[in-house]
Amino acid sequence: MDHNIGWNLARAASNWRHVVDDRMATTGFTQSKWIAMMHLNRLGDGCTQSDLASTMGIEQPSVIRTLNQLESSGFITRQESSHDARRKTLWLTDSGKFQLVKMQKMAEQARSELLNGLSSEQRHLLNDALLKIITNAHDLTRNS
Amino acid sequence: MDHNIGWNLARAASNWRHVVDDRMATTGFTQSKWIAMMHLNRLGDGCTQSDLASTMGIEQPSVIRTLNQLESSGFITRQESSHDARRKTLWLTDSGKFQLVKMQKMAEQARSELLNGLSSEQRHLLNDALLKIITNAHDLTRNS
DNA sequence: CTAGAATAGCTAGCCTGCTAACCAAAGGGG
DNA sequence: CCCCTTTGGTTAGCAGGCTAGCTATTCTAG
Repeated sequence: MDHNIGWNLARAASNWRHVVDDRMATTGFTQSKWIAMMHLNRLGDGCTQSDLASTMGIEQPSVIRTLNQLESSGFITRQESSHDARRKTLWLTDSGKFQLVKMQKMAEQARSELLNGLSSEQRHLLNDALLKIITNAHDLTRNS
Repeated sequence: MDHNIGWNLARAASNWRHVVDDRMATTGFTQSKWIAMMHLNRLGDGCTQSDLASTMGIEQPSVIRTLNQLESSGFITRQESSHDARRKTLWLTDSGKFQLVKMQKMAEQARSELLNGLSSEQRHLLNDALLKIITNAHDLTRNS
């Protein structure tokens, strides 16, 4: 049923988020926080806030609030860039890195359980279809 | 890459929503409003607010705010149930039905474009995988 | 019949996405 | 050199999800 795909897509994403959120709640991290932490880790120390917003696929103002909370909790620090006074670079603290390891294990476990029952090939096909939708959406919004 | 499926799922759902939202914006309806309208239409006249919340997959307080806006805009009306004083039944107005037709066409067109390039079989496999994730998530949250 | 549980709607307030609008700094063409 | 655009960060405030907790009504077990 084509007319349910959009709906099922929204539900699957929402449910996935909910499952992971529930588990992360034991660490005190909300989804926006642990996702930001993981992307920070992947980008590496010293990235900028707009780099982070871009790879997270959200807008700068959305990421700033999260970074403020992470900074005041002592999981990251901000430093002004030496060669561009507009930029601030982001750094994970030791405390942040420690938390990150726990969260990565949790996310890995949740992913495994959520994909339970799907063969390796089914996972590939799912991922390909999702990527196709993402590029379709991207093309549609660029032209508007 | 298994570890990107969750991420791509979230992005695909978010992008899909964004594309449809942009088009619906010309009618003045936000996503929460047009989705509520379509579900109301499917449930038929006289359904209750908790029926609607249930089929929309969201909680009652989330749907109430949307219904307040739809009611004050004149697209739906609420009536108290005659045989259960707790319930309120929901009814689409003529104006609401008129808008609904336009929105259904828009959603249909957007869906067609977002799924462009995916074969009928790929769409079926995608839908099956999404349903599997939804039931997995459901099982995981029920047991917690 | 009556007390407690369940159900329907609602309010308050949190979380995190967004846009609009602003400032400061950097860059580029004349 | 200077103006104008672009870029990075920020604040303010809206949108729509959520939970907690309230009231009123209905159902149910004793």
